Amino acid sequence: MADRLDFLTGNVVQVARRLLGCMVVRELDGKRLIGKIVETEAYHQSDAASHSYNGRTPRTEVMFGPAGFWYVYFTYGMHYCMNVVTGQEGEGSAVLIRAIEPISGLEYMREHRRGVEGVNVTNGPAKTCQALAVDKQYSGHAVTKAPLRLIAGPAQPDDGIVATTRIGITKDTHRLWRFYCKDNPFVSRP
DNA sequence: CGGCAGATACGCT
DNA sequence: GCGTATCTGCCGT
Repeated sequence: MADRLDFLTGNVVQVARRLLGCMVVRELDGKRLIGKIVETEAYHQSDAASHSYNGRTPRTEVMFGPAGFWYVYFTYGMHYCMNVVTGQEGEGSAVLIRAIEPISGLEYMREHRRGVEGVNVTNGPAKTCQALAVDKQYSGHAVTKAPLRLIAGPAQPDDGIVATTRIGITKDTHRLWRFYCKDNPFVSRP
């Protein structure tokens, strides 16, 4: 199964496309929460919008390590966002998971989200982390290991993927490095 | 339902 | 000190 995640060592933009349709599996208190990735963004050290742009720091160190680890950061004083580290060791690149579609354990995701309904449970990067109860402690953990795993899914056809500019950044805003599953209702912003 | 202000704490200069 | 890969609630239509 780990073989199927070999694509993570590739180019971050290609990996961001390939991650659409993959599953995040979160095990918690004997429960299993599963979400399908429906929206991603690519970040690379050559890109001024990336946390890795200014070089290695204690926080961003994991981005420069080998592919296949989670990079989770805290922002805006209250939110977490989760990324998958990609590329070669020494290269600061990662893909932000911006939204998932709940597949299993929706009722527990809703509890974590204080009872919000419908698409609002997971249609954003911080919402996704809150729904899956993911915080900074998972930064640096392997994506192949419980209780937070990534499972490869089928590659999406090119005509099912929409590419746009990234959200919430102020630098390198022209790059079309945001990807989402066309017509999926859990996408944060069409 | 669309736009905007406020929350809130961490990492880095 | 300051800016932040966001969300929520409150205001207006």
